[in-house]
Amino acid sequence: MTSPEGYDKYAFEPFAVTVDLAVLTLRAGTLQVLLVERGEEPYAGRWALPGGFVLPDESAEEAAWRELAEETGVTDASGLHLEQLRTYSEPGRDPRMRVVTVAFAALLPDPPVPHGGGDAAQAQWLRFDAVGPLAFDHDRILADAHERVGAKLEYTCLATAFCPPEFTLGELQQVYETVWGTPLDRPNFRRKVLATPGFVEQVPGAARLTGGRGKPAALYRAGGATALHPPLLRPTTEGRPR
Amino acid sequence: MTSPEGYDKYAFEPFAVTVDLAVLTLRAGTLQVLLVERGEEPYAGRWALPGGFVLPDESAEEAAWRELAEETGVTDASGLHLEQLRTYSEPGRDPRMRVVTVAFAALLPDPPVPHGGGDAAQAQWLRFDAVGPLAFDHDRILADAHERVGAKLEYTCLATAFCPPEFTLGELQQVYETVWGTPLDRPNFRRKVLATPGFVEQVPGAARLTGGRGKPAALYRAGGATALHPPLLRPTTEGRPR
DNA sequence: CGCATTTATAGTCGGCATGACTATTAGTCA
DNA sequence: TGACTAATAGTCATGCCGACTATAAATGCG
Repeated sequence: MTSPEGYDKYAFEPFAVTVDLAVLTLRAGTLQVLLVERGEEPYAGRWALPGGFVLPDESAEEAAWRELAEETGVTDASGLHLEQLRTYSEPGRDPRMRVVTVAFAALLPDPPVPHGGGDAAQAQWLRFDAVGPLAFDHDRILADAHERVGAKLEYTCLATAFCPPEFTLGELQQVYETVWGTPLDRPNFRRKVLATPGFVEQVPGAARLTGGRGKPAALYRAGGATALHPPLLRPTTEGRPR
Repeated sequence: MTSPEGYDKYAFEPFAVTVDLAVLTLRAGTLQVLLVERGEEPYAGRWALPGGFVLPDESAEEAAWRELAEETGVTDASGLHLEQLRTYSEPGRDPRMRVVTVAFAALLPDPPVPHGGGDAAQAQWLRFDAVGPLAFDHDRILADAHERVGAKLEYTCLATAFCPPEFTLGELQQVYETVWGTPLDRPNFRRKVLATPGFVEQVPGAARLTGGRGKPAALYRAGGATALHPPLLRPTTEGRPR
């Protein structure tokens, strides 16, 4: 029996509320996820998404930022992207007790040191496509995060969240190609990005020379825009699912 | 202090977990919301989104379906759309205690009777654009639901969830116009919808005559498709926000 | 009965975004 | 110096989309 108004202290079951983080980055041209190895049952020895309890005086968002800082060691939040994914609440998802988790997806530019403090459970970057079965329902959460990020690349400027402050258009294109798993035509990608006002702005007179072969590329910064109109759709493999 | 693994029974604060529903429908050409009037403090006399506690043995989704049935009186879930919006967890959002709510957006075709059982707190349909300040953070939840639905109309076939099993293209267009608050060009809308395979399929030899003036319109059913490619974008009021 | 009104449906036309492709430039490496 | 590599420039045809005109099929009023 639920009472729509006027809470009775004994009318509800208390739940544990946690946050779980799907932290993604691009390393060496591959999509990678930050994972921790579980030391105890259940799922001992399995990889799991980093996460933890929401404390009494913080929101889920605050808990997520805190956990993100703890696990990655990043100190300043600037340039990071963190967004709520959805909440997972199936009664049996944790065999020990009733745990409701608010999942987040986070995007980091490059590897910001594989780990943070002197914690026992080391967080590690693993290749996204090589993660075995994860603990709990974390496979599902991770898949949802990947799907969400891929979709948001289409109609937002989110891709720059994977890039360092200054980047080349080739690097930006790699973000799309790596997340979507599809090669893109370089001139067309370039044309589209530059034609979208506020997506990127060129750094005057700078070029990346970093040991690369070929013509040095111009450097760009993220512009002020957040949305892409019209969107940059994935190559249509016919009527796409979802 | 949070322990990433091995839960300590006293390491976390228990939360109350609820669901809140933003139930939308189209009545008389306007967007309407299902609301309940609060009888007790806090926010006594104010309108609030229907909702309730998540029970010990159910997921948030199951709780949302249960509440939806309780408040609207609908018996069969077919044709209804219910999707998780996001979770609201700010510590102060309920002055009485720590309540984390998982918000859902639901879409109904037409009015399925304003109410259900013989409950005291009657749920009522109110015009979306005429809702005053709601209780708690429900204004924010409702705004988020509206934004989400508007966005999903662009790239999914969600609009049919507002329509009865058989509908005319004019009615479908009204869904878009009402949710977006923008008039659309009728021939162009028609062309786009019919050109999208699986969006709608014509009911053979049926036409709606219902007291209307003008040429009777052909009837359509929702097709099998769920996604729209390419999307049906809102009229671009210049670089649109979010 | 006829004509204005209303709504659905059909079709046209130009612009622009996009996919596919070619060409040129500017570097590195052997 | 010359292959190789990658960035950038430009071309061209297709197709989608916004704006618009035209026709068809019903109602209702005089």
